[in-house]
Amino acid sequence: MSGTERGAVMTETTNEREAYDPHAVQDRWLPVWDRLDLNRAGLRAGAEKRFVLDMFPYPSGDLHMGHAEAFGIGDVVARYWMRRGYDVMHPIGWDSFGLPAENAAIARGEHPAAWTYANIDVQAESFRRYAVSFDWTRRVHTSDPAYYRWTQWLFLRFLERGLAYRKNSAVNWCPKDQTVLANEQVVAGKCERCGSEVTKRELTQWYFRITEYADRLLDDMKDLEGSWPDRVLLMQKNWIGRSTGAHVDFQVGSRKVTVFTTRPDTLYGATFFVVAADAPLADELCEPSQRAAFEAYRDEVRMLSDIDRQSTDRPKTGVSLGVTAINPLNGEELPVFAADYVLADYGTGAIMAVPAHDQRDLDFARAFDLPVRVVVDTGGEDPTVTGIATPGDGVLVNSGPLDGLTKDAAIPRTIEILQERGTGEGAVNYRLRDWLLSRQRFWGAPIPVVHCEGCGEVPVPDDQLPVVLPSDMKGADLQPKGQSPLASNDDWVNTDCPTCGGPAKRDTDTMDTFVDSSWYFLRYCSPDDDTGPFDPDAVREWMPVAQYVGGVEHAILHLLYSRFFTKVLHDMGLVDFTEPFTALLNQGQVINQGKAMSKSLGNGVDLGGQLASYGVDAIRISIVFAGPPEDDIDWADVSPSGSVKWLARVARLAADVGALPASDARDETVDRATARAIDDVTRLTESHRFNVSIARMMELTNALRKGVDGAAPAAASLRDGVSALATMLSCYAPYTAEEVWSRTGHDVESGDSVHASTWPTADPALLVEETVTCVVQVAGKVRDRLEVPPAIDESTLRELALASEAVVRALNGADVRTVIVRAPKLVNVVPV
RNA sequence: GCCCCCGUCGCGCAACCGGCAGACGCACGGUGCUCAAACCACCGACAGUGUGGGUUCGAAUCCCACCGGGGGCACCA
Repeated sequence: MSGTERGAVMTETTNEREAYDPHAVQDRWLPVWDRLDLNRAGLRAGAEKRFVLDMFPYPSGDLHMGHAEAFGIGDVVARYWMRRGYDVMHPIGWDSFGLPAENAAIARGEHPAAWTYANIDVQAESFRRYAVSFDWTRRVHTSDPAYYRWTQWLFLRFLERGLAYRKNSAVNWCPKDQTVLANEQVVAGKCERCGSEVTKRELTQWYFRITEYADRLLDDMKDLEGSWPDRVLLMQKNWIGRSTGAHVDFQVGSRKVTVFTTRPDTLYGATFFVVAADAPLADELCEPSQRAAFEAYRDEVRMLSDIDRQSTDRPKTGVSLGVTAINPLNGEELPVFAADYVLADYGTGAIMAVPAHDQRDLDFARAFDLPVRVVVDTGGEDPTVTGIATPGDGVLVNSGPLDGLTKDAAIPRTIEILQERGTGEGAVNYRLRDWLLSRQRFWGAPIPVVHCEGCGEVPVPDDQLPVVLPSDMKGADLQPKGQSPLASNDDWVNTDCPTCGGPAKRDTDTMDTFVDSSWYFLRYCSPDDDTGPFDPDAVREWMPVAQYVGGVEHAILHLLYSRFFTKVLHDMGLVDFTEPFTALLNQGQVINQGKAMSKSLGNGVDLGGQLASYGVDAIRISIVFAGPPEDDIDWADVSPSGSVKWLARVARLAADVGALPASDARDETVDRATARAIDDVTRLTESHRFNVSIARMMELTNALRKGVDGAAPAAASLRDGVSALATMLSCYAPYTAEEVWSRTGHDVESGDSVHASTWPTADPALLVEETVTCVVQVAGKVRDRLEVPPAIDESTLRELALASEAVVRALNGADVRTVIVRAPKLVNVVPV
């Protein structure tokens, strides 16, 4: 709105011109932007391409404060790079398969797609109004057949390479959701999603062989150091849990039992042998005489929840299996026990127990009165006496050929001996398990495999993809029954075997939604490609992602899986990089009154309400100004009205500067303030110090205000200052920035939008101060300040400082020992 | 239990390599504008950096210990 247009309505032209109504500003510019279509990727010929990615949302309802923060931050990065002239791809899509849609469908008697796509529409419109700089032409939804066709296609490639396989084993089962869970989805013994206590079930399930990539997932983390948060790397490292040691074969009766140990050097100190009570091995080794006792113990163990089992300070329990294991080095016979402190699914489920040097083994030995033999002299006190094991370094004793070696020398030596005898070898063991990917639920990508009595497991041929979910199942049809709802749909299940043409049944499980999200970033590069999951040329142009933005909650799951997928695709020759995300930014949470927002606490802050009260820009500014992006924001500490005030100040400033009579008048103070702000905001935005960037822009606003209100406002300097401010602000407060741009004479409707403007540059000459304040200290205390030229040389400055009256007074006649000169900022006179 | 991060005005946060503790905002006090207020503009006060020690000419910044807060891992052989 221009002052002259409305001037007739009110006599107070100035007030009207200065008015700032955030909602009016939004309504004014949003349709113009839609028309100008400013965020399309791939249109800047010759410009370097950059891919900015926000973790795509799950369509669970409308956007909330968490989305506002994450996407607000991602948008600053995307818009900043656009202003800097990069060809930026900033896409959006939806992780739209998953359980909530299914539960909603059951509750409402409809198909999951209805709820899913209705929510997506709501979120998409909210994103549009929130003014995120998405390229809307690249939308993907993982629940679209055009998308999951390629999820299935990728599954088949994994299958061909032996990276997808089916096996029967005890798996995590969520009794509430009626489905299996991956290890990564079990947190402290509970379902990550619904919090139910997870139980175990013996089932045949599909797995991805992620363990085959364990070393590379670990080793390649060195490429991410510095550009990923340390704690994410640490969490992945812990999760993969690589330990090096040896496999050692023990003879138990007629069979060979292998254990994994990280301390083969302590083999002579083994005094007993333990098998996980719930491992099949324990059952197989058990002597008839011990059978009753063993089974009673095992049943007891099975009754325990994982949580109880994992509490560290439980007394050790176990039962003898009535057999002995023969130590391959010294032929000693060790009693074999079943116990629950040994885990069935780590290592081989059996251990050699060295009580002197392992606390857990020592605890067990003391409970069962078993011998303790020290084989490493660590200088520590005797574990037999103290009850404290000595796991440290030292010299080997009581160990035959190993005596006298240090631990570090004894480990390879032991492995050598074992190898010579054919009873063991060096080994690496991981905590990481293969990724269980099948789910007994409906709303996911069907596993594209057919089971034929004659031919067995038959992959669905590529040209028959996608295997589409039936559209006629709704409401009660989807009720969880312990097997996939798809199993009860005969029309869907019964099919012809692609190999022999005979009757066959489709696999009724669907894929974990983490499979969908492990490659969505690739799909954005060529979202409509119907010849493959992605166009390798497009991927070469855009990938890897230059900046990924999302929450830490995905530190392990999504990020590890995506890294795995990328490495597999690299090995297949489909991509030429091995890490998908060059840089990662984990934004903090928005909390309220010290606690995470939750329905049960009733402390939720409604994003829609906040936007209605303060407008989009004020909320975006409030979020980034509240603190460093990775810190949590307590909404109780945030003042959105303060942000509105500043934005209104900026808008008013623009109107006042726009109304100045045109002139070439310049003001060095204003020019210097502008240059300094540009320099700082550039550096700060670059390093994600968004809160400080805003502070610098506020400072510039204050300086420009002074300039306008001064006796002789310098129109040219002020216009340049406001123009620079508008462009910088465009990354943070897109609507207000456009309003400012428009108020200073830009014809936005014709395409001269601030969002098409170029990031300002600071004149280096203006960054050099004419004089700097030099602090003069005596014995470290500030006694005087001198205004000196920045290029002053040390000896001149020293003379000036020593001549200072204040310094002479402070010295009070004392002799000077040294003078430290750091020209031009500081002189420290040190008296004797 | 082990590992990592963080403690700066009343609050949220700044301070490049060790060099004037305070940029910015909120809240607070005052002045102007106003019949009055809101808005707005201007001015202002307020901490010596969790505690104790050390290194240094000089420490919020580096080192050690402790206290407080947050996070990760946790019978992984």
